[in-house]
Amino acid sequence: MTGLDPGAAAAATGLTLDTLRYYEREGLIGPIKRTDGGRRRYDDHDLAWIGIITCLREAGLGIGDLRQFTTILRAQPPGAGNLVPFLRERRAELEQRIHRLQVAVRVLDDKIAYYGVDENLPTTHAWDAND
Amino acid sequence: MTGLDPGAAAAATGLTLDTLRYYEREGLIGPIKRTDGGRRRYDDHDLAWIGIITCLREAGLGIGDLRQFTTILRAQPPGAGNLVPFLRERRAELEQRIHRLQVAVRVLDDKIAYYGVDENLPTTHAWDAND
DNA sequence: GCTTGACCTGGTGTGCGCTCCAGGCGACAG
DNA sequence: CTGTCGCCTGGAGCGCACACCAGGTCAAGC
Repeated sequence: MTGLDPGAAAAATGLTLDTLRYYEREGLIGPIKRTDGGRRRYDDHDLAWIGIITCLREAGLGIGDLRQFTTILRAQPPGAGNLVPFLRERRAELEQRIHRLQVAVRVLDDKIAYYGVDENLPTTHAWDAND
Repeated sequence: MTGLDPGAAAAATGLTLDTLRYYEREGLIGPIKRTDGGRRRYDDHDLAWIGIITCLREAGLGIGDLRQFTTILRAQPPGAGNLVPFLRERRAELEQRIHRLQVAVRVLDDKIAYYGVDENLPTTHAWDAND
């Protein structure tokens, strides 16, 4: 039969069987087609969609956001009304996160510059854990 | 007496009283000095350090990482051996996160471009929630 | 002295995102 | 036919990062 069995799908996506089932229960993917015996078969389309979901999940979007994302993209007509605003909001959140990360990287760089040389060169270093 | 009381410190840092106490229990901050009566007083130095911790926390570093960060920075000598490697590792993790976020932003941009126009212009759009 | 409100400690509860488990079924090898 | 392995479902458990609560203490105002 065509498509991948759950084990192969897990290997292909990098998710666990439990996570694949969990995402399906939560409406992030599927429902995945079944064999006559009731076993899941993941086709190319499923795998591609799981790739998108995984990518967004890794970026920190929550299960709720992803469910909404999936739901809206599947509505008739696809993108009924609030899709683009929703996407723009998520995008803005991600940009915010990127910004916070960049600030944190600068903080670490500052510490690295302060401690990472043999002499303590002047830096923009402003605080220390001690005095 | 000098310093801020817990309510003022919470207001100044944007954290809750519970979170301030939690961070202290977990060794991320303090121990905060106390008044004779046993109430905490946060001085400027405490607040500055809380600012750093909050910044890194917002970037997604875990409590364990931050405890280690705090612990190592306080060791004698400060930065005993493994500080800079530790900082570089965290930094690399943050860069990875930034990258993942940027990939996710591109995915969203792709969907926005696909659904955000009246005509469906050609895009690099590759998948859809339906077929 | 008394009230009132902010703060104390220790412990329990919560939401998220999985993860694990038990008991049972499908499918293929021999 | 039988064994074995992978997959099924429903439900319980877990780690993280707090949030909440009870019962008591401190301190400023009247």
